[in-house]
Amino acid sequence: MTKGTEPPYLRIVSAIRDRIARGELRPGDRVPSTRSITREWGVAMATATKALAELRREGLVEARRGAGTVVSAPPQPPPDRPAEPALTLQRIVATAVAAADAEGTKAVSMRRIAAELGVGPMSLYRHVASKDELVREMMRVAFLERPLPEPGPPGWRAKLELVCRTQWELYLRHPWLASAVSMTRPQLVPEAMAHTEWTLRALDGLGLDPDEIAREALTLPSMVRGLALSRESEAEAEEATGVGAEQWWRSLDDQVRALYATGRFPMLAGLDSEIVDDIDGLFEHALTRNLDGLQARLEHGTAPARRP
Amino acid sequence: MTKGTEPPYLRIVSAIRDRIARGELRPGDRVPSTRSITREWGVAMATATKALAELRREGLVEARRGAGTVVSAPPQPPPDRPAEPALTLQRIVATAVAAADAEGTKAVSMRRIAAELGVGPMSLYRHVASKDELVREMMRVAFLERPLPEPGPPGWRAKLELVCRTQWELYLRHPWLASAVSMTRPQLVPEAMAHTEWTLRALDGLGLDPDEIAREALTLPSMVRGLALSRESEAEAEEATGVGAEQWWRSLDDQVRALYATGRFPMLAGLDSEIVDDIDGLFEHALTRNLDGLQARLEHGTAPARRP
DNA sequence: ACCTGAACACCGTTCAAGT
DNA sequence: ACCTGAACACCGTTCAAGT
Repeated sequence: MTKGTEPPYLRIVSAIRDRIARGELRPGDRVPSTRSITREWGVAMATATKALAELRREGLVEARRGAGTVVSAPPQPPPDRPAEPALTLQRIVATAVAAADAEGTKAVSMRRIAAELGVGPMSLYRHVASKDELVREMMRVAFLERPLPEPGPPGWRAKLELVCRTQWELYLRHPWLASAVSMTRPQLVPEAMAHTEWTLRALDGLGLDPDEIAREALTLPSMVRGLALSRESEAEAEEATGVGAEQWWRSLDDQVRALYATGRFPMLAGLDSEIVDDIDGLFEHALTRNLDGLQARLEHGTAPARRP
Repeated sequence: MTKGTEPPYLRIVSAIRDRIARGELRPGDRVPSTRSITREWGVAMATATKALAELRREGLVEARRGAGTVVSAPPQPPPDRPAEPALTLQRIVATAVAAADAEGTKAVSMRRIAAELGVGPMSLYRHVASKDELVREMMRVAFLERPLPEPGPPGWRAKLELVCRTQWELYLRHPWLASAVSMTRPQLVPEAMAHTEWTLRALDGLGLDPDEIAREALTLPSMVRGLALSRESEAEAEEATGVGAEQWWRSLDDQVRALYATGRFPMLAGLDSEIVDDIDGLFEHALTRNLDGLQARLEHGTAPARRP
């Protein structure tokens, strides 16, 4: 029997654990949210959050982006699959990509990936010289997912839109990729170099001199990345505080409201949050501006007259 | 007397240590580079690198960006300054900013900053709730360094150029700032919000609808940041491998050359490295493209006709 | 009550011991 | 020789013991 002094959050933990054990909650099912825990057990938000955190720590449940907290799949039954497949670079990288996709960059640690593969941390180093190299390999497989077509659509504008949108989609699909790219010397990832090469080719023969072509090809992807990074930080913040921590967002809201109330930011306060959150809309806006700028440059042979 | 089995790099370490002790090399003086060590002692590059790394580890010398490796200032003599000034948020943040400016983001750890201030790691938490909050405070003081003028120069173009260039300079001056900004929810740094507010105001009254104004104001700084981040990673890479590790760059060069030799990247191979390295040139290019795009939008009332 | 050292639960990687 | 566990030198932060 449980002692009377058992902390309340542990009571909730065992209750939910029981539901899972009895099969009331099956793998993939949503576990009660923090909000509904506060109602069901009459506890504070902090207690509910702590209970879910404990279940997560035990591996019984996991936060799934956009779907709340769900029951985890039970650990692989080893009898079924007779021998572990050999440890290969491919398997390591795939495991790392899956972890990063689901939980962000900070989920990729040598020790964690090794544990997930059932080997000691040092075994990874037979296939990869360092964590940096692992990240580089992750980038390679990501870029390989969406090869650029050859020769691509006709016209420079369609071509540039295509590379940029391809990169944008890669960044959205892999919320760790943008920061990985900006932390790595591109020269070390041939698949990223291929994008630059493709872009340089798209800009060739338009009458721009080589310097301008180079600057264009280096500048455009950096804009895409910049925007993708803003999105990544949002996602990481959500992940870090756990899906159920509405509390945290509430307090953030309060802070922001307080700041707006000072009257220092009248324009910001009037901003439509739908526009701010429409990240694809922001991307298309930025892309249009850049390509319109280039188009003006191509039409006038020089920048349009300054008329402030 | 030293044993005959003493590793060669330690011989070099003691030699340089002696020169410092005798006052031949004074604080701020440049210590021999790896290159000149290989010549002077007739050792391999790896040995020279290791020797400098050891001296760095001992705190006798430090890598100074662009100036090679120099002799460190001796530790503060405590008798001179009678009592440590009280630990304040200001002192903590200033120490953190200095560390990050000199050695990049990863130099900022709670434990390191605490040690530098001569207190236990936990003492910082009396002034700051978490490392994230410390970073946020660092951002605040950085942004405060360059306040935006009121009302600013006449004309939207001059105004937008001013905010962008101001941010750009801040990013160059503080090579940790761009990644900090992209990792933080901007709503938590009032000084960053002030920049957005200023930008929104610069775009007001030009006949753009509020949605477009919002997108413009959010999109432009993200482009600046994207470019700044590319530069940061360069700087970090240089820092990480130590100023003297020409060896590493050489091997990188070799890899790149090998890749180019495959013929997969003819355009990239022809790129002028002066253009690639001229980061300010890239920035001005991107800024021009964006503002030209906006200008075209303002002049035509809509995007210029597509003519691919 | 205020302050902070010990401890916990992590890192990436070196090194040397095991086979 | 190949492989990898133990160990090192770090992290940020919780917790409880000290004042």
